[in-house]
Amino acid sequence: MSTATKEILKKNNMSVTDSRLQILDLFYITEGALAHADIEKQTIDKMDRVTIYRTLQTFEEKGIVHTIPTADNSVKYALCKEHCEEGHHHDNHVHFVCESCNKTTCLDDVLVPEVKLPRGFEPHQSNMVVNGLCKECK
Amino acid sequence: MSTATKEILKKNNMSVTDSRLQILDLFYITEGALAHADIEKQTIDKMDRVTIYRTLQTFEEKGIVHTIPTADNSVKYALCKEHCEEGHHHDNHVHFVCESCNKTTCLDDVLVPEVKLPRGFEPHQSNMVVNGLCKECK
DNA sequence: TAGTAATTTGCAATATTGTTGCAAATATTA
DNA sequence: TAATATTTGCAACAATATTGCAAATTACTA
Repeated sequence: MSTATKEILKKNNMSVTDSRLQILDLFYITEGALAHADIEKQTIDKMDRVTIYRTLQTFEEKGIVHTIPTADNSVKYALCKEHCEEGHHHDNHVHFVCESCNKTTCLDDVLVPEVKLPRGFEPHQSNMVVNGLCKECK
Repeated sequence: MSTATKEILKKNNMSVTDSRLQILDLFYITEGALAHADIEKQTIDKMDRVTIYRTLQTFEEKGIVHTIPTADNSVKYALCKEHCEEGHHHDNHVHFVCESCNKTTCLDDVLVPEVKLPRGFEPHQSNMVVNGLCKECK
């Protein structure tokens, strides 16, 4: 696993460090999105909170993960599966948050539909989050 | 103005207090959504931060305002224009956040479109936020 | 309308979340 | 391997949010 994640870091011109490998691995072995707190808990060797913040920020800038705007206004991150590049995200898919287990899933195949806006509004980007029950919790 | 807002409080079985009238009035004279910080600034007599938190929470529970999940994960509140009841919100409209002036608008006439979810997901509620430029900022 | 009960407010303390500067540690480059 | 660049951890700080409790205010009732 670490071999693959190491490659990802190199491809993005990032220094390969333990913290980054550990966090990136965590994203790969986790179904669904991760919040800062999740990472803090699941990180084995104690890693500084600040390092996690900075790592997530860097990953986001590099197009490795994207943030998810959930209804409860907690910040979650998930791997970008598409061709996101540095500074240019293309994660225009719908996100699903389970009300029961709280797991957040990227519905990669469900694109955010376009909507007609009233006169005067110029749309740049749309986000859509659906809440409900996931397969396991029904 | 206060007469109308007073009626709203009474209709919802809430004690009529200065703080509540003041905050509710603020929602009525304000275009767009308000964040906690906005209220804290615009409140004339100094009102405790805690009171604002508690008032917003109560309003939300009573179906007077709803929260808006913005992409930057800041919490914003806006008046419910429809028939929201205690514990049951029906604010299924699209929200627009201006990237320039940061004003958040309820597009009451634009309903969140339905999307087909993959097998197994049971949707309960959808949220959609569009970012871009508003009339004034284009 | 006065007195009582119920609710709300403000204060203080505390928790949670996120940011910044800087020296030490680590990774990359030559 | 040495020199350079980057990252990490610590400490301090800032912003945001929550809780308990006594005092103040509001609603209720006789």
